[in-house]
Amino acid sequence: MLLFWKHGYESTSLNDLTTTLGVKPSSIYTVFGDKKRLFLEAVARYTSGPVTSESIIAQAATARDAAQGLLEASVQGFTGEETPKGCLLATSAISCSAAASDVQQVLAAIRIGIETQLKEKVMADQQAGRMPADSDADALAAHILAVIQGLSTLARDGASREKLFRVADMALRAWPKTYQTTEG
Amino acid sequence: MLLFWKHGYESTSLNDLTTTLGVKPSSIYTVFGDKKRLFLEAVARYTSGPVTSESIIAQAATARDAAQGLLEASVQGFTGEETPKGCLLATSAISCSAAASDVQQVLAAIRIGIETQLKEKVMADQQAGRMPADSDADALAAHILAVIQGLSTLARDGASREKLFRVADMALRAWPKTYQTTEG
DNA sequence: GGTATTCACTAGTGATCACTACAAATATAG
DNA sequence: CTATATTTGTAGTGATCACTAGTGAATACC
Repeated sequence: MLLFWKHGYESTSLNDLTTTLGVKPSSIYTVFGDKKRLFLEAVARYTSGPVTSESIIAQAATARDAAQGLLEASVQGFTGEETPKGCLLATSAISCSAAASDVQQVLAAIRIGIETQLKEKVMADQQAGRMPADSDADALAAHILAVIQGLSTLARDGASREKLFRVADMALRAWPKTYQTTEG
Repeated sequence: MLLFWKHGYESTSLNDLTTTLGVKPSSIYTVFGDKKRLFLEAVARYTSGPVTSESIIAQAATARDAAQGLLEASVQGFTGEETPKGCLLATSAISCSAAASDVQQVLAAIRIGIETQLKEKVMADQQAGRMPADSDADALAAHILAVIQGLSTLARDGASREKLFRVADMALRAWPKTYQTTEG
């Protein structure tokens, strides 16, 4: 997973994987079938940690809290000391050959799924009167996702964790006023 | 350039280039030397259009106008009908093998250069009294650049130009109040 | 203990990678 | 028109790509 995270799907060769894992190619193929399934397994492990995007959004009291939680978790995850900089979902299959377009689409679907969940959280807040009804839920969610993708690149380019936190804080300033209601 | 834009640096093979250009490998190597220099030439052409990031920032009256100009030009450029979706600088060398780390650093330097120019534009506005002196110039510039990187991914994932414009508008809401002064 | 199954390794598959020696073709110079 | 220089196509370089057939050892089962 760390190799795919660092170098991406296509630029991680079987030779890299076998030497790092200390196994021979045949072992990988008897267990995973092919490189694509191994990568998807790595993606599954990446997206299934103790805290996931889904859990952050689900457990947040408001859409704003969800956005803030996603941003802060991203900053933490993208600037870990023992992991590659940036986001595996944002970097590992952005530009690849036509042969890997299906892998590309899998990651795109994950990204769009998170964006949709956040958008629905915003719409729920709007219907509950916690957010202005005229705010653009679609753009709000997409902006947060865009910033997260951008944070990944900033982290790759060497930005510090502290700087990324300030960028995340800046992004949240675009968020409309949120009203707390006593009942959902 | 379009091939590198679409598939990235490493995933664009010499065979792709020769068949598309209608020339033989030897021609490319006598003119450009190697694949890396050809790619850097493509990057140079990409960044040297009629309107560049530098010209947008330089010609903007305020830092806010510069940020808005960069965002809108990005949306236009990332969703062209006759060009690949997204940004060549943001996509073509995000994840690559260790052999291409120097190419990666060249693009990172370009991104950081734009960010620095925008940051200096903000600081100039602050010194001229057009922006609050306590606003975080570093985070403001980095946020805009992050959104631009994110717009590239959103465009790749199929978002419409109209949606990206709304995201860009959303990002600008994080910008502090700007005061117009009669003299710089 | 004998048999069957799984296991990982050795060794190599054809395909493709970036790249190049060499010769034919073309353009330029005198 | 001849001679030189430049460019282009032909054909192929070793290296690496993802991937696999077949062997030998270890384990599981009865």
